[in-house]
Amino acid sequence: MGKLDFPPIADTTRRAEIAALLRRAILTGQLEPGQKLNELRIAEQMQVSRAPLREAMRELVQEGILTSIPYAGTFVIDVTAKDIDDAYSLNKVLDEFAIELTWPLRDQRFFDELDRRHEAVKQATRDRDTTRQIETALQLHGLIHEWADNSVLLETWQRLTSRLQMYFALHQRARKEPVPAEDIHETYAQLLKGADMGAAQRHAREHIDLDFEELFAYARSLEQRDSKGARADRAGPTRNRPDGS
Amino acid sequence: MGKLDFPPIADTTRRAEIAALLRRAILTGQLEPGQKLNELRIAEQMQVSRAPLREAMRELVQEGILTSIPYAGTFVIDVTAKDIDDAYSLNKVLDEFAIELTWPLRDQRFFDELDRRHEAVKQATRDRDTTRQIETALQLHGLIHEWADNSVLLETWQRLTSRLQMYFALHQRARKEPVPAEDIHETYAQLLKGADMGAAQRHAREHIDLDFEELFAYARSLEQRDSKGARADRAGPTRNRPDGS
DNA sequence: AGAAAACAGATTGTCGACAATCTAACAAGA
DNA sequence: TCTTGTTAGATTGTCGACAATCTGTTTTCT
Repeated sequence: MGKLDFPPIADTTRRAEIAALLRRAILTGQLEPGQKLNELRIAEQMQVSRAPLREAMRELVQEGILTSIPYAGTFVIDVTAKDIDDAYSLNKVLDEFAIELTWPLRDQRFFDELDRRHEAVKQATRDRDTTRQIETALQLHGLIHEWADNSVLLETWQRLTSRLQMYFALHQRARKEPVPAEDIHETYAQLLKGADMGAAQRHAREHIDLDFEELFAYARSLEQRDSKGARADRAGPTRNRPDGS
Repeated sequence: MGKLDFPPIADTTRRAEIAALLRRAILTGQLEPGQKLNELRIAEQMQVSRAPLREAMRELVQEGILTSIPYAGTFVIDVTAKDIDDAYSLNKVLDEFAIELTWPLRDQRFFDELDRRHEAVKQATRDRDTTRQIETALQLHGLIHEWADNSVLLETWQRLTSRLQMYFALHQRARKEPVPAEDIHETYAQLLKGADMGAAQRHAREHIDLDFEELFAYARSLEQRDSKGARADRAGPTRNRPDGS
């Protein structure tokens, strides 16, 4: 039988491409938290009009990585230690739920995909490509959410992931050093192949704790910096701030 | 001490008002699932241009109650039985988590607010105002999520709530009869005031099960109707369907 | 000098018009 | 008759210009 699954064709609207560009810039930390997005300037740089740009920004606002103040501007969300902590604790709950749903649905294709993603993380680690390392690690994590066959859960996790990715990128940028190179996902992958669901769930929690340990140090440093009022170097939501002059 | 909390002033952009109007129309079931939103027509009805309307629609797309197909149109999301089931099961998990977080934070203000919202449900029930009954019941449910002091959880729950409210409204519309009038929230409120957190969590599950029981019947009826292909009466995402002629 | 009012510059919000694309109906050919 | 190509109508996507609003500065008055 001539089975051949064609992939859906790409979205060919400027809006979608603009949104993707902005999203990537934010999640990789190229656009810093609190920074204001000047519509005119960005539109000129991207060679598009403001209409699709504004629509794309509206999407990112709802995605939770931008925040908009009418007649004042649209800003990259500010990252507080509490935000990171909140996202992290909810992530634990979702992971546990995802494992529970995925468990009876595991099959050979699942294991293959698990290995594939695990391999991608190891490859990025070997390449010392920290950005890609973050991306692939989150994709490995995401497998259980994709496999759980619960669209609402998946959607929720993806929203959460956006922020986590942003937090990790910021952390990595703040350190300006490569991320730990050991393979901390080996046990995780093994447990997902095993027979003890409870063990997998428990490890997911510990595993995440391990991953996030350094992130928390970064979060706490943020907390202290902010409380000292030493944020004049960042372009916060102070209205009408001249950008480059 | 002159303590006085001023409320934030209203968003005075057309975009925000349009989004609110559309959201309400969708969540109350006035706009049916699958229905296409004609930009020109709506813009004329609302007496605004398409720009703010389109931006508002982009927001609702990200909120998950609209879905957009480039160059084809924007449609109210289709409701399947699985969607309802997925949302419901995730809701249980979130509720359990919210109770856990809220538990140590309960104080007099919490109890007062709990009573206030509970009273609002009873009032709506007495008034036989089914739409408001749904709204207030969800607000009562939402208290633990607001109180949990986890912004990501709250945001997640609010997204979920949008859909639940839509599902309930559809269900209620399908029945064309008043919703059960008994006070099924009494035990819930009492347990939230008590000392046994586990009991509250367990009841939250059972309580929701009770609330959703009829909704599931509706969901299953949807499933059967769709599988029979008897959906010609609804305006599905068939492109370029003439609207009123 | 200090406070209030008016102004100027810049940016966001909105509008109306045009271009790109889709769908359905119709025509042409095998 | 069925398939393929063309066309017409309608709708969405995009653009450039104008209006509304905000912030910082200057001016005016006491």
